[in-house]
Amino acid sequence: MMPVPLSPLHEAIHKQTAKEMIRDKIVSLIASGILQVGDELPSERELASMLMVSRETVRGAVQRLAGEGIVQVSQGARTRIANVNVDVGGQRIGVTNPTSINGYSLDAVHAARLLVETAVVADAAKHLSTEDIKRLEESILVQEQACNDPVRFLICDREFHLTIYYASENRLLADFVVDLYTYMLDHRRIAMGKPGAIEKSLEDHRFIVRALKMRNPEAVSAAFSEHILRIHDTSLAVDADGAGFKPAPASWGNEKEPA
Amino acid sequence: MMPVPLSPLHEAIHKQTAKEMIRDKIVSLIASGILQVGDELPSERELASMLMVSRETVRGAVQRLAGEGIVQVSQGARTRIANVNVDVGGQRIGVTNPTSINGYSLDAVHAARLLVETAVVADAAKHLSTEDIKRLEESILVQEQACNDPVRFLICDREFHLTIYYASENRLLADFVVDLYTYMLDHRRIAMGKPGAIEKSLEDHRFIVRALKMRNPEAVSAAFSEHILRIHDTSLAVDADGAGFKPAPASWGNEKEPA
DNA sequence: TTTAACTGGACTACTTAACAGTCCAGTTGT
DNA sequence: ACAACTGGACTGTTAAGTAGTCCAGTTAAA
Repeated sequence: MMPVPLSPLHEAIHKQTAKEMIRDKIVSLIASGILQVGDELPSERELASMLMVSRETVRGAVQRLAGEGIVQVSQGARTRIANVNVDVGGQRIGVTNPTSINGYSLDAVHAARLLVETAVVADAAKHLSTEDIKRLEESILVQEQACNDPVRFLICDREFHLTIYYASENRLLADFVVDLYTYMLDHRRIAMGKPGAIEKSLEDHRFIVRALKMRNPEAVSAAFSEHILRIHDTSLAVDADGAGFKPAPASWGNEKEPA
Repeated sequence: MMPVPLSPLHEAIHKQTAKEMIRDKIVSLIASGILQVGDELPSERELASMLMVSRETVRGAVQRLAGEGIVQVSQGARTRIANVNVDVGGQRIGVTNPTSINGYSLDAVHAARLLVETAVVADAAKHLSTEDIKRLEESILVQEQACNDPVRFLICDREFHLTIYYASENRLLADFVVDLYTYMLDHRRIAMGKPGAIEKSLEDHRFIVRALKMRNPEAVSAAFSEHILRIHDTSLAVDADGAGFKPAPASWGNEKEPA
């Protein structure tokens, strides 16, 4: 989330060219569902000015993205630039390692969510505005219509969750939770392919909104707790390559590595 | 700790030369108390090889640091390289904004610590090795001797805390807590100047070790909770420019800024 | 239909960061 | 006295990024 750049002196400096940074930025925007299939990128000149780099640099980044098949320069013509492809030739964007996320175990991420997220949403329950709740209810309607489109559903899911998180007054913890949520995106996208997964999530969301409307922090906490545990179950099921469901440990768990 | 690079597209690319990165790395190492006054940096050639950059680049970074007065090239002679200065001409290194840390309010940081740190140390209590506990007890002895030297005490303090944090099996949360702790360092360094502050901390540490030896997670949690609250009190007192102590809110609190 | 404002493609000349290598004078510890 | 270091100071080279220009095609409004 919000790193003190406290890497030890013996660690190599990580240099990155501007091209790479731009490329990665766009990739992460796609991987997180903010940029979706068919979206147009701003023009090269526009990107250059908003990223504070020269146009050639933007060109380089975009051309590399095109080379990787991640964006498409619109067919034939030369106007406009790129259409985002979420998956290209079966290869999905983003790092998807089924048993670890950014070097942390899935269990560790889930344990962290269970601890922090329940606290954050409990606080959010106290501060959610009526407009926020209205937005959440509308979001549910949209989600219902997106039931058959995992990608679209995930985008709604993201907006739904973030609306709640950022209602908390502790922005530090909210940011942290958003990071945890974002880490899970790849896993969730796979899990969403399972039959019934979307409906289950939707059901959880409805339950959460009911608890929020009652402005009952404990109920909201409990609802999220269940929601997270269900997600954990699904993730594990995905890791196990389909079949069986393991029970949720809800405990800690991670490879140790003391200072 | 562990950033999802999810910056919006309209945000400028943050280019940084290798020189700047090396400079910042060293500065942060000083600001966090890992590098202290009088410490020697490795030789230019050594730094170059461990940072995977050319010697010229290291030279540039070090020379800039020397120019800023942050490190000193050893007097007269030309052997060895630099001595770290924690404060230069009264100006201390690192960002010290008394009412916010990295854009987060002090209250938010304390609330986060209260929530996550107590959980992490409770887990740590279950997994601390006997050698770890022995190290902690030795650390207490060193701390007693460092009572009159705030900087030295803080370094011991850091080692003490990190030893406990990383005994937890959830490395994600442990990393998070370490970040929170590190954020506080500047504030703590100021607070440590207050008479009795060091002794109070030391007393807390003794209490924590006792709880750890009993391997009682709840007791450890409670001990840390008190410790954190005391630190919060002291920080607030510092913010108020000396004088009175305010009671610890222990609540959330942060400027809101929804997505 | 004409026209003005866009788009991306392509190319130039220039600046700068970083690299790799060398040589030197002084300091250290054996 | 010696070998093994240190930082200082050069060199030439490579690659990234900048700033500018010109062009051909598209788009939408006049």
